[in-house]
Amino acid sequence: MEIKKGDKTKALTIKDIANLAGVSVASVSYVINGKKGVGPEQREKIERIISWHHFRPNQNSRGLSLSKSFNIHAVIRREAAPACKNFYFGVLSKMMDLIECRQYNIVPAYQSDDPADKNIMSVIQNKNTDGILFFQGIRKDIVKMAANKKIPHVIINPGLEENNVPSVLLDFERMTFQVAQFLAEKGHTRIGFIGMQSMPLFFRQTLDGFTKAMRQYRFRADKAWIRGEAFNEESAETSMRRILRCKVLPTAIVCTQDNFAVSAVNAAKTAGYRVPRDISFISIDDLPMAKYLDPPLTTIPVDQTELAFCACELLFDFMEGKAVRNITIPAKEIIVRDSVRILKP
Amino acid sequence: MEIKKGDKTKALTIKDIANLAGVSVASVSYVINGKKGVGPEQREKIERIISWHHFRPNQNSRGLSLSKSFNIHAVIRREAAPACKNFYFGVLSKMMDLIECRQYNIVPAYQSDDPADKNIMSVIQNKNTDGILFFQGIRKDIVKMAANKKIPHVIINPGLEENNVPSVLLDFERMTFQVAQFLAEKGHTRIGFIGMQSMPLFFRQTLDGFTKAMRQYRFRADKAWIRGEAFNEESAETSMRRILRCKVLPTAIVCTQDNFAVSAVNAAKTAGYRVPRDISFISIDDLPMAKYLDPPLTTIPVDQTELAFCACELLFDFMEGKAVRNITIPAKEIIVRDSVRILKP
DNA sequence: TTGAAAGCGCTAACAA
DNA sequence: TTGTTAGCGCTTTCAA
Repeated sequence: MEIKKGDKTKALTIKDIANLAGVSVASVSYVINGKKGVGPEQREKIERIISWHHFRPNQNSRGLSLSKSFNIHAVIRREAAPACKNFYFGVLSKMMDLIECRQYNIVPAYQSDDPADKNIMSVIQNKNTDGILFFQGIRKDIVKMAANKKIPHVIINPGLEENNVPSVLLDFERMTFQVAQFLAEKGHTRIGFIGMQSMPLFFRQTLDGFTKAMRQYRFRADKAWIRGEAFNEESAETSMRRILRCKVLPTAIVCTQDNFAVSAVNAAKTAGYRVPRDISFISIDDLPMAKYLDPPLTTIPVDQTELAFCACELLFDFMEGKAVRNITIPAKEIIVRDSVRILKP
Repeated sequence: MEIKKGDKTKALTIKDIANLAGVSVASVSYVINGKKGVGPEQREKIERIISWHHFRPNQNSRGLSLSKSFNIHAVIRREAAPACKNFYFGVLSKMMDLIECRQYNIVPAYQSDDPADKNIMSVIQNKNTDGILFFQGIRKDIVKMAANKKIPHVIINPGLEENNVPSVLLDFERMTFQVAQFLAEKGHTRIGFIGMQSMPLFFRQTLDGFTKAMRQYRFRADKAWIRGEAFNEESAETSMRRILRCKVLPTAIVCTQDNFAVSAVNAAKTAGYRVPRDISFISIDDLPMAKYLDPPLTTIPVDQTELAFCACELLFDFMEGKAVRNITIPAKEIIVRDSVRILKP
C-alpha cells in the first residue's frame, strides 16, 4: 500500500498510522488503548509515529465504537446568583485541567429551573455525556434522570435529600458557625446576618450555622437583623439598609459572601457609621480583593482548587465503577484582618 | 418490524424513530437535517415522535458522517493574569448560551505559552473542533495552525500582526484615552498609570491611549509614575507604593482594571493619603462591586455580553463560509462616581 | 417520495 | 503476535 501524502487539511487516521508503521490497524488500535497483543518493537515504532504526528484518533469514531462521548458536562443553575456563578467559574477553571489531561472535553452548560429547559435532559437522554458535575441547586428530576440513565455524576453541595448521590460538600454550616463564634469571642453579642434565600440550601446551611452559634452563646438576634434577600451587591446593600432601620442595631454582621460584605460595609458607611468601630463585618470567601478593601475584610476562605479536585476525583471514581462516596471539605481557619472590632480581647 | 421496547439505559437511534414512525431511516435523517424529500404528513409525524422522545441523533455518529465534532473551543492563555481570566470567564458565560442553542458544545481550554503544551495543537491537527474562540495572547503558531487546517476561528483582542484574522476588538486604547482625558478635564495635570506588561498587547493599547492623552494636553508624566508590573491585586499595590516613593506625586492614577484600582487605592490610604482628596483614581471594567467601594470607583464599563455576542457571530459567519471581518467594539461612556477629585469644574 | 446500502474511523472479536 | 472484518449510528447516493 502507498503511504498517503499530506492533504494538509485532512486529519490522519489510524489507517495512515498503520501504513506508516507497516502494521495493521488493529495493532495501532491496541497501542492507542494500552492493550496487550503487540510486540515491543512494533509497539515502540507505533508510539513513535503517533507522537511524531501528534496523532489522536478521531473522537467521533472512537466514541461510536466505545459508546462514549468524551464530554463531561458541568451544569450550572441559570438562576444562580452572579456571585455564585463567579465562584462556580472559578471552580470550573480548576476542573479544566483535571479533565483535559484525561482527554475529555469539559462542557459547561446552564440549566434553568424552568421545566421547559430540556437541553441537559436531552443530553442525558441521548447519552451525549460521559459524566456530569452538577453545581448546587440543579432540579432534582434532572439529577434523577442522570441516575436512571446510569450516567456518572456528582453534586457539588447537594440538598439534604440527595444523600445517596456522590457529592462534595463545602461545610458552609460550620464556616458560618465559626465566623459567628469569632464575633462572639471578640465580645459581640448583637449580631446580624445577611444571606441568600434564593439559594435555599446554601441559605439553610449558613443560617443553621449562625443560629447554632447564637444558641450556644445564648444571644438573641432580632428578627430584623436576619436578612435573606441578598443575592448580589445591590440587594445586599438593601439588606444592610433594612438592618440599619432597627431601633437597636447589631454591633456585627455575618455576611455569607465577601461580595455582600462589600456593599453592606458601604451601606453602613454611607449611613454615617464607621467600620469596624460602630459596626463590624465578617464573611465567607476570601476574594483576592478582600485584603485590599477598606477595611480589609476578615473572612473565612473557600478553596476552589480543593473543591474542583474532590469533585473530579469523585466523578472519575464513579466513571471507573469504584464505590461512590461523599466528601465534606472541612472549614478553613478564619483570616483575621480589620473588619471586626475587638470589644474584648 | 417490532417496536423496540425500552431498555432504559440505551439511547434511541434513528432506526428506532424510523420504526416508530413506520418509515425508513433516510426519511428521519432528512427531517433531522431539514432537507426536502419527505412528504408533509410523514415529516410531521416524524417530528412529533422526535420531540416526544427528546430524540437527538448520536453526535459521534453524526459527526463521523459529517466530519464535524460539534465542539467549539474557547482557548484561554494559561499565563493570563487572574483578573483577565475572570473577565474571560464572564465572557464565556455569555457565550455558553449562544453556542448551546446551536447544538454545539463549548469547550473551554487552557493553552500555555510553553511550546511543550501540545493539547490544543493536537485538537486542531486532528480536527476535533469545529471552531475556535481565541482569547487574547494565544501563541501565533497555534492560531496559524488553525488557519492552515481551515478551522474557523476568531481572536478576541488580537495582536496587530493578526489583522487578517477575523477578530473582535475592545477599544482599550480609546477607553484609556477617555479616562485620562477625563482626569485632564477635571483639572489633573500630574497623572500616573498602572498597567499590565504581562499582557503585552493590552499593555500597549492602554499605554498608547494614555500617552496620546498626555501628549494632547502637553502633560509630562514622570517615568516612575508609569508602572507595568501589575498583574493582580498584590502587584498593583506594589506599583502604587513605588509611585508613592516619587518626590513629586501625581494627583491622579489611571488603572487599566478595577482590581488594580482597589489595591492601589488601598496602598494610597495605607500610606496616609486620602482618596480622592489627595490622589484620584479612575479605571476600566466597572465590576459589580465598583459602585460599593470606598470611594465608589469612577470607571469605564466593558460589556461582556456584547463581546461574547460579536465573537460568536463572527465565528458562526466564518463557519458558514461568509466573508470574514473584524469588529471593534466602541468605548462606552465613563461612569462617574467619587474616586476622582474635581480640581476644576 | 421512499428504501437499500456504502462509507465515515475506530474497536474488538475472530481467524490465521 | 498479527491481520481481517463486522459493527457502532448516521448521512447520502443511488435505485426503485
